Amino acid sequence: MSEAPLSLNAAQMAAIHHLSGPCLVLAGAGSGKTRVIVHKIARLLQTGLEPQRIAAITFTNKAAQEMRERARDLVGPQAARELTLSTFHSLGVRILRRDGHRIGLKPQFSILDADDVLAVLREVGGSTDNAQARRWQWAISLWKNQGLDASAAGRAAASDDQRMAARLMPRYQERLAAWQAVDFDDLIGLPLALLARDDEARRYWQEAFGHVLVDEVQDTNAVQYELLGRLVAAQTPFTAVGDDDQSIYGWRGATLDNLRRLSQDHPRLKVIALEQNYRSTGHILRAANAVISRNPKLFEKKLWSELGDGEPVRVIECDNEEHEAERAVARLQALRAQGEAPRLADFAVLYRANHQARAFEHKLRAAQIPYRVSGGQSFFDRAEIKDLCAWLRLLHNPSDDPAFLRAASTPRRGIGQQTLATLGEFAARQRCSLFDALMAPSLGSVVKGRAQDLLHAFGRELLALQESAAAARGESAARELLRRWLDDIAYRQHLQDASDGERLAAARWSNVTDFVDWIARRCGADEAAEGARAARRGETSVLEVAQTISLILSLAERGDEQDQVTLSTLHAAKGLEWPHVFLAGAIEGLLPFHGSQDAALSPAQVEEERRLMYVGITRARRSLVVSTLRRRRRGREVVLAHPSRFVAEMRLDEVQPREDARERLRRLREELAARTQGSAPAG
DNA sequence: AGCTTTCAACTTTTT
DNA sequence: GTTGAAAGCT
Repeated sequence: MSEAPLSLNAAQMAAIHHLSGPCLVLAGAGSGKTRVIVHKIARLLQTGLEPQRIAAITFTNKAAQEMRERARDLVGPQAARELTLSTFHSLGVRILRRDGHRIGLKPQFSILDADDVLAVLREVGGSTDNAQARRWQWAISLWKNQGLDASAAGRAAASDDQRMAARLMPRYQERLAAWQAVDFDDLIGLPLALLARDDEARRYWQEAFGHVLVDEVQDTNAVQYELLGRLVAAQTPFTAVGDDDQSIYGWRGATLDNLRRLSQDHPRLKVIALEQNYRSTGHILRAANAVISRNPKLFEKKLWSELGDGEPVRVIECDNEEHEAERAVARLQALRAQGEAPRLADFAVLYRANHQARAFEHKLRAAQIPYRVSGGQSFFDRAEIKDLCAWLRLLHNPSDDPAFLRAASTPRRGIGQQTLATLGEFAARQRCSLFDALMAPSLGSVVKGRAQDLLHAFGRELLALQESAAAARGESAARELLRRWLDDIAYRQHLQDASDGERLAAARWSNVTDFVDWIARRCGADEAAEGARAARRGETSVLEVAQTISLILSLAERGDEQDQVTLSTLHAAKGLEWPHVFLAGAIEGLLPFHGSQDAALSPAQVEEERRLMYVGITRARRSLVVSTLRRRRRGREVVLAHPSRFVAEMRLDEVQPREDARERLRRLREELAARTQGSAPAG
């Protein structure tokens, strides 16, 4: 946000200085939202509130990290470090690690990732069909996000898949409980249940925070809203920041009802709209406003800017994805030649679905232009990283069966499907975890000979590693331990054998070393790791860092120094901006997205897709190209494509009106107000 | 019994 | 271009 003003405008000031009661800040795209949050934090510190009693909650780790960096610039490293700045999910972890025992959860519980959950459902549901298991997973997750239990889910189920999912839900939950494991949704749901049920825990957490700020409220789901309600004591002031026009996570259970409920539940709620945009030129903003004006409004809000009209938005028509990628590369090269985009990082390609990245990756690689794909497969989703994560998870919770299965079979150590299946049956009969089964004296009755020896060797290896991981404290000790462990399990060799091609193996190994370094750094002093705060801010053991492993999903520090083009989904682009944006694949079926189902899109779906378009347009600062396709591939066949309805909705054909009188008046008023606050606007 | 190779199907968005 | 499940090989 380099073009943000040095001073704050009147609305921003009002938001920052309203400290006494509940506050809702409707922050339009590019209106200086993060700036307001950070300044408000600074203001709260000025009033004498201790940093750890200020909680700022975001949705992504990246946003939390960015917030902390911005805070550091304003309030200094000491205070910035002590702020309670976390995602909903990591706050949930913190609550459960401290108080989970009150609802029967051991402090060393594991967090299952999406793949683990899928595997559980496949097994519990007796299905090998991945797509079907994914539908079950999807349904269960959505129900949990809505706060429904198994019986309520049974009533809500509308299809055969959903009815099956509801039937599986209790068994799924049992399985998780037996492993002392939770899924992502439980990280919100269980803390809520805890705070609702347990007076003492509720008192503790309500007293913990003197002011709660929530970023992107429009993305909260019903359960998160309830959790906030429990967290904020009746007299605790809070600041909710969001934009109803940028609500794009309905599919994940987010609901705009929360914004509506906010004013009902808090009659004293002060609503402040930030409408001045400091990011985009007039042409871009008018296109954005024209599109979003088709949606029914929750709050009246219209963005305006002082940055001038700029370059008109361009729509281009391409033959297919390959052609589109070529045009994007050509566009980038033209901008660079004209000096419009001095850095590669000034340019981004945005698209609806991850697979669209492929064509762009190809053409960029052919042109030898460095790029990074965000919002695609995360670093932690890579097979090699998941292998290592499985081991780490196992260290702090040996009952974590999904981790056990993965660690026992990678690298190959002679323990195969048959042995594991036998062990699994035995464990099921004994009602214990795989690890406990392995240690059981009576195991010899079912697993004999070589297989038994190998299992025991694995168990011993694990216990030995566990012991040294608890002892390895501090960065260098951690690094040494992890390196030695990788040697012991011959992981590098495993990568060489498992990957085809020397280069691929090398790339994977470099991911592994990055990962080791990253863990080690987290063990060092002063790194303010989420799991190991407050109690001891000094050095952390590998075992302690391992506890939060499933939760930490982005490795933002990595490769950011390099100047590269960004390829990103529209979802992952929210909150970011670039001077030049290429919005790809603006065709019906893709944006708005329409799956293979025959059913027509519901108005609510179209509205959410429209908001996605709005988010895409408003990422651009100076230039925007929207591209459509004449043909697209679907499966094996090539089908005709039609321009997205949202292209017409931008009204690019209309004579663009100059800034109207009402808006000019408002702007002058704002400026005047800003001046009277004692600081003149820059420029 | 375990591991490796081949053949097939499928691709929205994420903590 | 990727992943997963069935068939052959050691």
